[in-house]
Amino acid sequence: MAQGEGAPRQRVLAAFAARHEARTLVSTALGTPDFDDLCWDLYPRVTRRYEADEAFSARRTEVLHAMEAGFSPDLTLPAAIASLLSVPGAGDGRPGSPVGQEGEDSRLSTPNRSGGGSDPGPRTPDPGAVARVAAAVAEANLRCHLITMGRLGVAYDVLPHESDILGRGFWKRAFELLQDSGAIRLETEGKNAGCWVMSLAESPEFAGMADADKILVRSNGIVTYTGKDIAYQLWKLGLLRDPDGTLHDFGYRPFARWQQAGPAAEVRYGTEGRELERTSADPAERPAGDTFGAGTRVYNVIDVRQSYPQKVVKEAIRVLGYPEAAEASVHFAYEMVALTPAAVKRLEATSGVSFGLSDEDLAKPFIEMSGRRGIGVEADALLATLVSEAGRAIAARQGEGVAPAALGERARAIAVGALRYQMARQSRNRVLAFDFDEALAFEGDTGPYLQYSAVRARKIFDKLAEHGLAGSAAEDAAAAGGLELPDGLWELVLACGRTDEMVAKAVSSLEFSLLASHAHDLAMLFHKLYHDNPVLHAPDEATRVLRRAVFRLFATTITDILEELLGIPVPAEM
RNA sequence: GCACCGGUGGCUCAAUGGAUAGAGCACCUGACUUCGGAUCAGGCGGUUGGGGGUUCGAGUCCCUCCCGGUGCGCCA
Repeated sequence: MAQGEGAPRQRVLAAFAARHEARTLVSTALGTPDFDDLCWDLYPRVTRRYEADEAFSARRTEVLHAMEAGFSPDLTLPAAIASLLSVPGAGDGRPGSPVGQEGEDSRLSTPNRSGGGSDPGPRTPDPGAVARVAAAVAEANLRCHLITMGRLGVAYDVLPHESDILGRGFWKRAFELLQDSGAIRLETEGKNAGCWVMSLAESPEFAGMADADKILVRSNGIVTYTGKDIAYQLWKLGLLRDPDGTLHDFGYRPFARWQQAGPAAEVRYGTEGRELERTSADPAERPAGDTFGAGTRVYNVIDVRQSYPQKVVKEAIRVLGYPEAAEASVHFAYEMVALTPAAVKRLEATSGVSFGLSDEDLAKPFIEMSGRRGIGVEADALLATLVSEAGRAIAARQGEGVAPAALGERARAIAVGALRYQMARQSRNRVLAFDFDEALAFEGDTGPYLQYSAVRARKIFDKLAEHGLAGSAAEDAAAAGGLELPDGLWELVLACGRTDEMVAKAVSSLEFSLLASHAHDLAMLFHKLYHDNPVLHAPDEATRVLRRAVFRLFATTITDILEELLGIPVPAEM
């Protein structure tokens, strides 16, 4: 598409507008290049040009300012694009420009791989229009993100927008509260002259710091991210009130609807089902029935590298006079996911692009991902590979007789199980060095091992039902009550009985690897017993009832842990 | 420099202060004509980074040193 006349930038803008209008900017199909893939490809190229081209770099500042300033709510995307297109010579049209042409592609266009020229073209003509386009780009990426997470069975209730924290006056009120409490002061001299800072010197948490002052408002009057985060945290805790007690809240507007068939099933976006809200700056817009914010306990699930700003936020809540709320503000920190050097080399080999890493970098135990440098694994691409590998494994075991629809669903379940278990099995404060071979493993200590145990257990009951021997939980309990359990079976019962305790421990320690490892323990015990404890072909009725009772307990326990707690779907067959 | 997190078999990871430090991968040897072999049984491989201390008992707690990572923006 977009093979019309005109300079590259004009073609891209026109194509963007057309596809936005046709609602084809974002795809719901796994494995096809999508809008976020395009951005992923473009980001490192644009970054390289920033580094190589000072004049081009200046444009970034202009665009960021335009985005900060925002745009009129009346400005539609077509109008914004029309405004940008009307600027004479809005594209430089030379082959060296960062966005070039390479023919048909399912995306907007394929970026040119060659480096850039030095003329950045005309200055940003219409900041409002630029901000409007930026908002559309952000929303398209957000929708891609939602679909990706939906594939993993993750749904959302509300999407708070940072711009609305300012737009709704949250920061304005938080700033007043901070001033009234004496928590911040305006610096009149020194390197922070003209800034509003929060002093952390008196807090033991920050003792020993070279500079114990955190700037919340810059000398140019613009609030920092941490400042906005304090206002946001006050809203989360229901502490953002006017002097008359009126609670501050966002406006809310429907963003999408979604459905999910079961606890670990894929989340699908469409026109039916539960509503996903986004915030708005207009308090007159109210959600249908849900309320948000004003929590008694707040978990901020953020990378461990945000520990320092998160501490500042917590400290701000405390000095504002809410020590209990500060204690109820929990930073659920997790270590980063990085790449093994082998994974990096594989990515370079696959993409044909060199990341330009030094030998020193490649000698490290892991390499940090970087969107700017294009170093990373795209979740959808990984999932697509997992699905195809799982499908292949199913076909190898079951022959070609599996209906394509059933095979697709089972392969998805196995792929999601493999991915989610790999993420869950490791404690959260250890760097997860991503390795392709490990991620694609389906045997051993993996998600599919756990899924297989659940599938196998259920198969026992399918077979029993065929012979009219399925029984019921109540019958088993009654019959097994007076019988003595052999050690192995008893061990499995005990382990199942420890589940509540393990859940409580996982919650109190915020360590969900405990659940993963508990599930693995259960599956391992079951698999060991499976061979020597046939149920259908049990030597006598009493033995059969005993085994049936224990395996029934296992089947329900493992399925609950996998689907309800770990979000790992249990497929019908594998 | 200060702060936080890691250091456990060749590799990737477990282990509320408590039993002989457990799993998986890799390597080697095996397994039911029966509910599915993505499984199971067995073997090989560890002075838990070094040193000191507390304790009846330390991978785990304290001190110290070494190695690796991250954070300490008028970025978000």
